[in-house]
This record gives sequence, C-alpha cells and structure tokens, in this order.
Amino acid sequence: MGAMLSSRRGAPRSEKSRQAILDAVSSQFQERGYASLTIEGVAAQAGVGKQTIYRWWSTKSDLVAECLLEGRLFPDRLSLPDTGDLRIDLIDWVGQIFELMRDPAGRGLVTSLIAAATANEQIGQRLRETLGGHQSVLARLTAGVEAGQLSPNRPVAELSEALVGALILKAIGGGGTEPQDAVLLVDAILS
Amino acid sequence: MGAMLSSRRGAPRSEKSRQAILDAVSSQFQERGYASLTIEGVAAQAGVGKQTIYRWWSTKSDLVAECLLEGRLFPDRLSLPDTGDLRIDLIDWVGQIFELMRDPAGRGLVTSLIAAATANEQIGQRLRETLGGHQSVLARLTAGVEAGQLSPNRPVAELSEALVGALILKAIGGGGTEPQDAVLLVDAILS
DNA sequence: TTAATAATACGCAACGGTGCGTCTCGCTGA
DNA sequence: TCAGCGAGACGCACCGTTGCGTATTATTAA
Repeated sequence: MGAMLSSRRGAPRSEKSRQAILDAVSSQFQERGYASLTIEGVAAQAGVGKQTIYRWWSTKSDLVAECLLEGRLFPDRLSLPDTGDLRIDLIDWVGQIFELMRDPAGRGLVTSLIAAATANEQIGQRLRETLGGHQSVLARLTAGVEAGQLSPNRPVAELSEALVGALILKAIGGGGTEPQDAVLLVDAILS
Repeated sequence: MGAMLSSRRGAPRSEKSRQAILDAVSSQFQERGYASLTIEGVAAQAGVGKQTIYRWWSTKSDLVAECLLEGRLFPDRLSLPDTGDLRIDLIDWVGQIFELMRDPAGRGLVTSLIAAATANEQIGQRLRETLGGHQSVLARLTAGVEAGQLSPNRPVAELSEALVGALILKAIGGGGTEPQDAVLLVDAILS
C-alpha cells in the first residue's frame, strides 16, 4: 500500500531512449504527417526496439500526445503577441497562422494535428489549449476587456472558441486564408 | 470531338454494385468509424470484388467522399429550422448537434467525419457545406438580416464560419455541449 | 437477321508488401 | 539479481495489384 518507491530492482527507465523516441516522433510527424507515421519507423530512427515503445506507450496517438504535451511538434513562433492593441494583436496572430496554412507543408502540419486529435481526446484538449492558443486567446481577450477594448459583458470563452474553431474549419475545409481574411475574421469575432 | 456518349463497347458500369458498395461504406462508417473502415471489409459486405472498388475509386477517402456527397453518412434530422426567429432557430439547431455529440456514438460519427476531412479536401469542403450546415447557416443568417434580426453590416460569412468551427472544436477538443452552452455560443456569435 | 468478335465490367482468388502488436532472445547496468 | 534494453522473428490484417474465367454489351461480317 502507499508508495513503495525504493524497492525496485533492475535497470530504471532509460531517459536517453525516451528522448530519442520523442525526437523521432517529432521528426517523423513533421516529415510524413500523422497518418503515415509508423511505430516501426520511429523505433528505427530512434535506434530503439519496438518493445521499448510498447512498454511505455500503448498507441501511436499516445506517443504523439506526449510529444505535443512537451511542445515538440511545432515551433512556438505562433505565439499571440501583446502590444496592448487587442484587435491588431489578433489580426497579426491569425495572419501568422494563415500564412502557415497557405504553405502546403504547414497546412499538412495543422491537418495532421487535427487528425491526431480525432484519434485521441487528450490531443484534442491539448490542441485546443496550446496550438489553438485557446488559453492564450482567452487570456488576451480577457486582458482586452480589462483594457477597455472589449465590452465586459462579451462572452470571451465562446468568442475564443469561435475564433479557434474558424481556424480549424479553414484548415480542413478550405476557405480564405489571405491577409485580408484575417482582418475579416477578427473583426467578425470582435464585432 | 465533344460528347461521344454512345460509342462505348462492353458492359456498362453496374449500378447495382455501385449501390451495394456505397451502402456498405455507409454501414461500415457508422459501425466502425472512418479509421477502421477497410476496403476489404466494404468489398466483402457489398459482395463485390476489390477490383470493382479500385476501378472506380482510388482511395478510401474518395469512397467516403462520394457517400457524403450523396448524403448517406448521417441522418438529415440535423436540418436547420426556420421559424422566423433567427436566434431560436440557431439555438435549436446547435442544441440538436450538441445532443448528438453527447452520445458517444454520435460524437464518434462527427469525429470520424472530421478525420475523413483531414484526409480529403473534398470531404472537408462538403463537410463545411453540408454537415456543418455552413451554407444553410449562411442562408439562415442572411435571411435573418433581411428580416431585420441581424444588423446588415454583420459579416455573415465569417460568423457562419465561426459558429460551425466552434462546433468542430467542441467535437474534437471537448468543451461544454449542454443545452445552455448552445445558448451561450449562439448569443456570442449573434452578439 | 444472325452469328462471330471485340471491348469492358464483373466476382473471385492469390500475390508481395507494409505495418501492427506480441513474443522471445542475449546483453547491460544499477 | 533482475528490469530495461536493442534486436528481430512471428502471425495477423489490410493494402494495392494482377490474372482468371464469366457476363454483358456494341460492332462487324456473313
């Protein structure tokens, strides 16, 4: 009962292997996308036995989820700026994402993340919070309310959800991703 | 040149087989979801050779796309009502979708559609237009403008995108789908 | 008119290939 | 001493392709 921490014999988990596996997942994900990422490919690139992967992760989506949790799957250049002007900041951020999505590889990255999210709820939540910037958008909207740039009675949580959702819809279903579309979208949300 | 319609020799395409295949796709999609739907399973259930499938469709996603195009993948009970009151109609419609998503099977259906959309842009567009009800939402919003229930200078296309996007985000990332959440979301969109 | 021929789609079965997830092997190191 | 390790063989499922023999159809020739 309780914690029996010290009574384990034998070798502990190899942190080196773990890192090599997660590095390989990140690399393969960006090169080939989620659908054609394979456990065997990851094991080969990481120089690791398959069993070492299956010992610690049960599915491909679990593996990708842990990568996402550690922020290895995409660059953090997509951070939401904060210049004090809420509208400009959002347009800038949405514009950056649109620019990424105009590049086929970048769009593939986004759709792969969405595909992974459909396979693993944890990824979906993390995507919503991290990549989608849901939390940061939410925080930024809240800050905008405090700065008087947004009416205090606007439902910021729902607006954030709608904004991020529109990005996802554009990623999977097409729709304009030109710079002026960022302006239209943000203005529609901010009304 | 032009249309040489009648000058083909040999047996024409079997409409019976085509229907059997699309029926099987629809059935398998709803039973097992997009990820674990297989061509071989479809062929077996349809009583058809695999080659008959590969002759007319090149990929699994193409197959699913055609099913979606013909409206066989989900019931049409999700149609957007039109009682004349825009807000009530939208809340009602979003509420129906939320109800579907609260059922694990229904949510699986939606996430499977999203997964299929990440594999096939055509599916994405159709999803956006048909299931997402993008067109009908758009039409309904436009009608609302004409009825004076929405300011004429609201960007209805972007609002529609945001609303449908929020539904998708909730499907993949969680988020509240209780009846009152439908009210919050619709009111956020309509401001 | 009628029979032969050519073109095409069909169901079926088998193929090599790929990746899955499980399962042993020795080996290493705490 | 013994759990984790790299390696890799195994059976399985499904992929996409190919060849077979048969049906169905339009064209052509008798």
